[in-house]
Amino acid sequence: MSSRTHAEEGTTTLKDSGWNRIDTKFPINVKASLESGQPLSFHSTYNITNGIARVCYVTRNGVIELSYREGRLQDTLFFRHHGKYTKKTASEEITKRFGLEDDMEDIYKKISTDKHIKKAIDSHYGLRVTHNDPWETTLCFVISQFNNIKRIKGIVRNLINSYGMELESGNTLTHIFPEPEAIADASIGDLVKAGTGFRAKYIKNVATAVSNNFDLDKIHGMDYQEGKEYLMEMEGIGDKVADCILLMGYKKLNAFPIDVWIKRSMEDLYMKNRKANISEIHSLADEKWGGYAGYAQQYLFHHARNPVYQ
DNA sequence: ACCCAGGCGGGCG
DNA sequence: CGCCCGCATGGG
Repeated sequence: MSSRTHAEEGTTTLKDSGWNRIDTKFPINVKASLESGQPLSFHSTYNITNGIARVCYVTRNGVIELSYREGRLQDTLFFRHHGKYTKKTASEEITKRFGLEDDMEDIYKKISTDKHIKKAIDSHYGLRVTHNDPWETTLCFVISQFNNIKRIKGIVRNLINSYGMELESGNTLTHIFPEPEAIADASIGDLVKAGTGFRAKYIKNVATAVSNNFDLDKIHGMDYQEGKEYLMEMEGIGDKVADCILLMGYKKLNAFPIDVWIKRSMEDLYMKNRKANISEIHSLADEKWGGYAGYAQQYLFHHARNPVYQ
């Protein structure tokens, strides 16, 4: 009921845009970029038919479809857009979202400090840190706490379907990513029904803050430390979630989110004692990888979860 | 049945 | 401060 209000108002109908092409500066591993627990994968679908991969993701502005030849690395992507996009803005959205302007040569050179991370890079070469919308990223990572990736996707999908504005394209109907106001207007009970559990109060609190006085845009102009302190003023956002938002919502590449996987990896690979606190790990990451620590983190995280034995 | 998941805030020492 | 605990929920 109240959960339907925002979803139904402002339904729009938009025409198919046809396929367009983007050539990447450096080869990208789209699959690894999508499957490494980044916000984009929480609101996208992925499938392969006859050697052609198809990705479909929703944003606050519409829907983007990608198509490309299946394989480890891609040099060319094809896209279609639906909703409030033009060919130009959709192309810009994809370029930014997938980090197509990232100087991978420089990044690999700077983070290849030892055999462990070299192996992670080798195993998942072409993986990008994605650059997502700050609000999308904030909502996704508040949901992520003490949760697993499969269930995070389910919860995000439920919130999109319940609170995201409807978008018609041909005879298919979908919802775009919900605005903070739509989530703020939901009751705690409705948010629990979407599967959010004990996080419902944090989600409501953060959505309310963002739709009132809390200005996510200000963080673009802040440095890492300022942005982190500002984000952590909100109840429901702690050290790890703040780092995730700064890394994947603002592309502050020195952010180094420490979750259970990264903590274990860092302890196993670089700290003989196997028992380190969070601040020790932050210092070590900063010392080893500095401004690109976030890239190192993403490779270590994905490799810890998807080890490749040669 | 038991354990774990891209953690957080509150409370205690 | 740093550490420890409970927390909802669903899948392995």
